Amino acid sequence: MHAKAVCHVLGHEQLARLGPVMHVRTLSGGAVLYHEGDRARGVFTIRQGMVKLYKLLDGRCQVTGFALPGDLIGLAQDDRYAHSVEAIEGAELCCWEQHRFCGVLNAFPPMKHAVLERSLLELATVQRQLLLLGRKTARERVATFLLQMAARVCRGRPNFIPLPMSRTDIADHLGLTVETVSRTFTALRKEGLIDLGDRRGARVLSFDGLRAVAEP
Amino acid sequence: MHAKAVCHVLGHEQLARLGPVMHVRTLSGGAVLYHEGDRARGVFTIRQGMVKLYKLLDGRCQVTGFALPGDLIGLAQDDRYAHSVEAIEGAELCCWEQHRFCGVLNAFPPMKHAVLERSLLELATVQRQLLLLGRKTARERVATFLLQMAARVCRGRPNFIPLPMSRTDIADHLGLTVETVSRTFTALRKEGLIDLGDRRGARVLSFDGLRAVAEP
DNA sequence: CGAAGTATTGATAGGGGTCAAGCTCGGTGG
DNA sequence: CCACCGAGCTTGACCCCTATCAATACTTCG
Repeated sequence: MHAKAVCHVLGHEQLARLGPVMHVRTLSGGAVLYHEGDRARGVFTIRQGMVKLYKLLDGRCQVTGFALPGDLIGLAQDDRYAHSVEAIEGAELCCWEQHRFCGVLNAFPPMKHAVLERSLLELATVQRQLLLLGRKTARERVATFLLQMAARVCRGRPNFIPLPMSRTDIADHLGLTVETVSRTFTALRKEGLIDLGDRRGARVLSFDGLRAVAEP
Repeated sequence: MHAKAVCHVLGHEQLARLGPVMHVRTLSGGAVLYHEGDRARGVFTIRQGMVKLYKLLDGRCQVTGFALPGDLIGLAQDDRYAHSVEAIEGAELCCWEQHRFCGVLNAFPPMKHAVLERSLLELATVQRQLLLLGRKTARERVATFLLQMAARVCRGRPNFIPLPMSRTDIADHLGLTVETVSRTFTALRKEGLIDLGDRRGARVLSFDGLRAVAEP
């Protein structure tokens, strides 16, 4: 939940009565916010930038998701974080102390409701990712990924998808290798579906074509 | 949330005042409870048996999970189910009418809290599955699956894992083919890690060995 | 401009998919 | 009771998609 959203639900006067429950923090690119298995002391919302959530297994990495401005991260069921978080580019976060945050949730039912809704949305997203990882080809994965990112971040220029994460991060998100991601990007470019002028972004030339590749 | 758990949180006298919010329903093996995309009218808890949750993509199938007695299914964020549900063996469910269930949640904060906790637990489980599908080998996937099932269902006989689902269901859960699942089971058997006397179950001969295969 | 990290491209190989053939076992009917 | 049948499971042979290994370009930054 974004701080603004929290304020919206609570109202500023109520929030003021709660005292200083939140503070802002900045992360530079590559900085780690917390590690999987750490005791969960804080909950965070993204204000600026992008972070990746990931799990490690003896050298192998699975990026479970990317968090963008407005996203809530760090909620844990068993007071241990279930994944690690690292900033992809400079990021700015709202930090909520864990049980203060829970206190707010308990004090304001609409907040708790909103958090539940978000968790269910997140669940649906992750389950779509299961289908991608379990059953889609490399081409389909990359095309799906581009469409997902387009849906999330393309405010303003509707064709341009910012891709601040590295090719390795994309590969680790899609269950592929860097080489396969790179080759697939090239293939989609040669087919005229995307333009890769900037390396940290892609311009979509045919959403229909991309959709056709993503879900045959 | 299991009906019993609901009763536990609410207390029977409170529940009685709510009127008939719940009824019981049985499904025979292979019966479909609902399809992905259907308008979400009900929420369900499993009383008996096992059901599979799955998503389809032009013939391909991804089983996102198996629900066991006590599990809550059918919560949707956008009033459309995010997956299909089919009974694996005869199953018995508690059915809650969707907005009645939400009414109960709103009336009893501890219930809503419990549902949030469950959703977060579910989220953590699914994210572990992302790591499995994105980064584990067939051997690791099968071994991990066996350990997961052992942790969930082995009350009583600690070594025996009931596997009421078909090999195809297991394959669709692990992002593999039936053949690979079968070959891998055979390999683990020949290595002395499991015994496959019954086809709808497995006896674990070495949990340590299985763990070593699951997470190298 | 040089160095180091990141991305692309090429050549090769292997893990798991595909296709096809037996095997098992529970159910059915003579 | 048992022969038969069919669905599900196992095993084998072969192949393909993607991983791996290696070399080359590009980009960023001191």
